[in-house]
Amino acid sequence: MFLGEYEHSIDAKGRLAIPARFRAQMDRGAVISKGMGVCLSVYTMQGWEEKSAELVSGKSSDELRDFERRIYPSASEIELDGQGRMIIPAKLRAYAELGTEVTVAGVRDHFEIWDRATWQAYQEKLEAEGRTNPF
Amino acid sequence: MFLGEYEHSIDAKGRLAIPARFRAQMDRGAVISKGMGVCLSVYTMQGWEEKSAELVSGKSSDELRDFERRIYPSASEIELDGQGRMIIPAKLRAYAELGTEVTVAGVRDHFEIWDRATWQAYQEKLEAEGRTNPF
DNA sequence: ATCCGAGTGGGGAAAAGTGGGGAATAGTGG
DNA sequence: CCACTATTCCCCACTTTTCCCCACTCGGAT
Repeated sequence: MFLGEYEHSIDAKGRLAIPARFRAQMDRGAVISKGMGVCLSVYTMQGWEEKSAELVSGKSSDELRDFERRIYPSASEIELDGQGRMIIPAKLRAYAELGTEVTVAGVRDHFEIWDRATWQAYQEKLEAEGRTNPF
Repeated sequence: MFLGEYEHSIDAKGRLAIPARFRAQMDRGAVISKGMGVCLSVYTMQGWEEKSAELVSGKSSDELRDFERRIYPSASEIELDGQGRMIIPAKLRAYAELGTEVTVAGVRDHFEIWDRATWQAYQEKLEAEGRTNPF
């Protein structure tokens, strides 16, 4: 399970350190893709396979073809270097408008990468909707 | 079941000793998250899974996405050191405005961590509302 | 009085996050 | 086919945080 919120930075070479607590779950590979909203989503290989299988089920073959052509080209398999960092593909980095300061947020079955300012604005919006913490 | 009220302190390294009577219930892991009000809540792993599963059920996919992005990033899995202490993530400590003196209160299925002054003010407010002890 | 467990404090090793040099690789144009 | 460039990859290095262990104190129980 991915939990917590981490403030990391992308260095001059486009590398991002993955929070150490997330790494153990990624040892069998992981996939990064465009997320819902202005962010990127990272799934474990297993989680990605389950999620994509769920999303393609019940689609007609025409819908399916368009869907697959949209989803898979924008995704990328990722590996970590010796320091636990990944390189974010330039296209994805532009999509999520990531500067050098980003927030990495665990969301149960995956984690998301946000530009820090975008994330803060999003969280403030959610708070402004007046929802109190349920725990 | 978590019962009782304990006055503990957070040391210079951000560590908080868990009341000894709570430790046995946490041996299969625990989760800390923002609580209702200016406090933090700690659930056993099992309690957390049950509670979060219950909260996400019956939501539309849009609501669900916002909700998950609120609750999971604001939580963290915790472990105890050899002395039965946990480290409180800095973000959560700031959220609950915890100084060095805190109160730990058992609340049936979880326990809560309050800054001691905040806790006293809250208890006095409850008393001022004239609620008598039901036992 | 002594023992033992609980809460507290702190030193030192290990790991995490960050930055950068330099070789290998892939793509581009002649 | 070869040279040039840009990118990727693999190390090494530094700083800060985290983790593990040892030690002290204070009460209650034996």
